[in-house]
Amino acid sequence: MARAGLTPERLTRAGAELADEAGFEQVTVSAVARRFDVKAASLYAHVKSTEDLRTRIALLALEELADRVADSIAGRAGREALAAFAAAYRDYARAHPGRYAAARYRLDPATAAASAGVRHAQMTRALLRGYDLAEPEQTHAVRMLGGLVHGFVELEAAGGFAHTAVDPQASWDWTVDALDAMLRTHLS
Amino acid sequence: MARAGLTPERLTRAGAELADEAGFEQVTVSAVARRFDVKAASLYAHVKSTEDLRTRIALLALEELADRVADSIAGRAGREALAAFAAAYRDYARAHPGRYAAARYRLDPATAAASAGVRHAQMTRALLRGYDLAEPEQTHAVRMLGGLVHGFVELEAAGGFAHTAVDPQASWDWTVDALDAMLRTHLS
DNA sequence: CCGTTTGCCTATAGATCGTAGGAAACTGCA
DNA sequence: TGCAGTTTCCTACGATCTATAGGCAAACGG
Repeated sequence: MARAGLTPERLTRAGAELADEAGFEQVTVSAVARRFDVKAASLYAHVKSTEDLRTRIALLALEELADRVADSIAGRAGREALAAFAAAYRDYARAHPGRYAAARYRLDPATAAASAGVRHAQMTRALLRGYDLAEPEQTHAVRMLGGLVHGFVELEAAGGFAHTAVDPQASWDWTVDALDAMLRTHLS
Repeated sequence: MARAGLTPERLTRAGAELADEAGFEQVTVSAVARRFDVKAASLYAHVKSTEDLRTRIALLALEELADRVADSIAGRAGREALAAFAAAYRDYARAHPGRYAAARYRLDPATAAASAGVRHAQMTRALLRGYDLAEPEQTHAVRMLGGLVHGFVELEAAGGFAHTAVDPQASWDWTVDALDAMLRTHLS
């Protein structure tokens, strides 16, 4: 019986691929075991449970996404940075829907605090420094920006824009534009 | 063996309650059967499958939510209508997190077209008529508004705002304010 | 080359979904 | 009242999944 070479990392990557192909909720120990042509029980030596597996995928996705966002905003400022920031999230969600869903997986507070989620928050704040908002307005803006990007991306992914013929990309550009204008002028 | 009086409607309502208490993903045929102190197999005379059950809950939630939104914007216009519209979604999500999640359940296109989801789209458009935007800007604004409200609500529900001491309500008010200002001024 | 460790196996228990067919409880009509 | 006919819930079942326990063989180290 040749060994399949299972490791937590390989299982996590395989799970992430499966998530992108079939949806994050389809990621189970059994399904990943099938990918390796191995019995499900064998995986329990490497991951504790299905929840553990999903958590690892979530952490991977948060990390990948943070890396992409960091790349996209490096060297940019203001409106250009905002557009690049938003595009990084949207592009990732479109290229890797399962991983994007994984990144929204509910983590327990300790795990979340040690995750790349922290970098996301930091980058969002860094981006908004270009619009010099004082506290608590900066926090308001962080929440609004996070909600807007996530909400738009999710509605688009869920097919919520399919009923109207208007190009989603145009709506996205308009939204980023509007947001930039709003942040520059609305300094209440 | 006294009859439990199962009907699709009662199962749907019980499922909705269960969703609010334990999360939408916990809603299964077995779990609802336990609520009625009945064997799981008995439910299959009333609902076709777990997916059918969840779809019914989603339709119920969309309906309830549309009713609330309709109530909240009736007789209001402009900024006031916008605030009431947004509050209706947020309040519903906070009072009924499981049903709100159900309202986001992916429906097949035919079911979605016959659902109260259509009313949501119509009401969003009606709301934005107060800001006289031409097409395609109105569609852009519909998508932005939908994404913003949903994204904010979801991030809040997921506990994403717990790290900062700023009151979420204040962020919400600020966001609605900013959105109103943006829609009034950004008439590109 | 042999002992130890590691990796994947089989076996098992419990839970879930969904189907099939049976029996008890209602219904309505004589 | 009595008795079909229908409805409602049941038991029984097979399939799939989670998770644990213990076995056997491959890889590795001396």
